[in-house]
Amino acid sequence: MRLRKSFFNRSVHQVAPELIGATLLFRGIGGIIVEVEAYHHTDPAAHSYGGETARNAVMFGPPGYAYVYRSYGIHWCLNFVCEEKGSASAVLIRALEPTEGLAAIHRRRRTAEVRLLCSGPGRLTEALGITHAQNGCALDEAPFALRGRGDECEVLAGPRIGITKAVELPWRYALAGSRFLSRPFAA
DNA sequence: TATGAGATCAACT
DNA sequence: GTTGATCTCATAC
Repeated sequence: MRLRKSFFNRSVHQVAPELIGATLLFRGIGGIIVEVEAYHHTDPAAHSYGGETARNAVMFGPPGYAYVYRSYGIHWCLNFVCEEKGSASAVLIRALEPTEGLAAIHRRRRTAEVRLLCSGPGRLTEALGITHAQNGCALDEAPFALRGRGDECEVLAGPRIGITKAVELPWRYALAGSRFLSRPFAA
């Protein structure tokens, strides 16, 4: 089942867990989403908290688009914009289980460990070749492709990672038992 | 295994 | 000038 923009026109807290198990492809390269985090505009940890700026403008646009930003001056991080236009909510894609284009991924990442190829927001953007150039791209149009998950799968929820504000909110979602998470799940 | 520094940039104070 | 939704490598237990 191909995911369209309308899939994202709902609460981030509904969309985020449903993305677990979905397949993300960028120029035919990618895999199964195993870990995401939800960010809401009322959330102090969200970039959109405190209003629109030049960086987060895409988050304030319509849902179903990619928001890509530079993290720590080094990495790119990929988000999916959710909810109605102006709500400025997004889902951070934190980890994939690579299934397509393994050769290209290995070439970019220069890592032998399959488990480490896409297990982190910075790692997965490097693996797929996603950069600032994809900021504002539609997720249901080339070069992106999104396929919804087929079977039901067990999704865990827990605290988010790598943030200093609102750490306690359990808005991290992951595929139960996956070996490809950026960090193991306690619960 | 665990901790710590360095890389490097754009937003924001 | 400071800080971060991070990752890698080096050095120390």
